[in-house]
Amino acid sequence: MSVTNTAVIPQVNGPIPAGPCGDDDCGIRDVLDRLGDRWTVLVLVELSKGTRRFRELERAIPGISQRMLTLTTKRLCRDGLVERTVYPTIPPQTDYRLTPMGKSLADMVFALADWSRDHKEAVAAARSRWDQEHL
Amino acid sequence: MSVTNTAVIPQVNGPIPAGPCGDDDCGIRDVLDRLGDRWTVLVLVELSKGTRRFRELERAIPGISQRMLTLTTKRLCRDGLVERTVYPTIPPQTDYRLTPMGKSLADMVFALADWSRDHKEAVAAARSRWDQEHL
DNA sequence: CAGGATCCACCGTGATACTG
DNA sequence: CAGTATCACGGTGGATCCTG
Repeated sequence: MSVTNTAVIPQVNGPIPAGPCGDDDCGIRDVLDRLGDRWTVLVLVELSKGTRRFRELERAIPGISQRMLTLTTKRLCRDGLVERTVYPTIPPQTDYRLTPMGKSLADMVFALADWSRDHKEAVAAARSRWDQEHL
Repeated sequence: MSVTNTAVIPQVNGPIPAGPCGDDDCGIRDVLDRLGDRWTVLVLVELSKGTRRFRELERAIPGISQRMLTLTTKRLCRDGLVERTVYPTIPPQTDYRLTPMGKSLADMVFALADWSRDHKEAVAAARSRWDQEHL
């Protein structure tokens, strides 16, 4: 769906041939293609705490590279989930903050995080049991 | 976290250095590393409709290869989200069905799908606006 | 400080062939 | 039918250097 803007931002995964959920596209992949990469949720979580500058995000998210932070924020901006405010000062300053839609997505992420916490031990247990049986 | 079972199932993404969400690991990546790949959610959605055989899953999910279906179901089994029942008949038959924990994760996925539907147009609009401005 | 541009390594995925 | 095994490709992300 949507003509890919090959020129500007490197895209993530390609489309899935046909939709599941019966026979219509329930569009779940749209969200997960956005959330599924390595950094998007982390940026989302950090921005849910408030407005952040580029450097602040970089420090708040250990391990992220400048390149990936740029790409991630840019994709979020493109999708209308994050707003960018540039102050043409010297040195330059750029503020990032969630749009209302971005906040609502962040809420979904927190719900997922809750699920993750609630089932962390159960998953770990099942996993070690499986590893035990399949060694 | 968790010693990777290098021998059996190819793993997905590696771990993130340190946790965000303040300074403790909120574990959100655990879920998204599972959901973030190309096929897991589709299998989850299909199995949420009921018990399915291997071939049935393959047909229900257009575009998936045998290899990826095997890998995906195996990972889901390992994590205790899916149960596998093998009938040693000829030809063989294998049933897959969600565990209670798997069902609860599927519910999360449906919540995400709802969000996706609700904001699909807004995202598309923001995207085309962005593409317009950055051509 | 806030990026842009390039090169490169890894691994998730697809295609194909084979097995019990 | 329900997998396993092997090979090859493409994209994501990391590292590094450069700019305004």
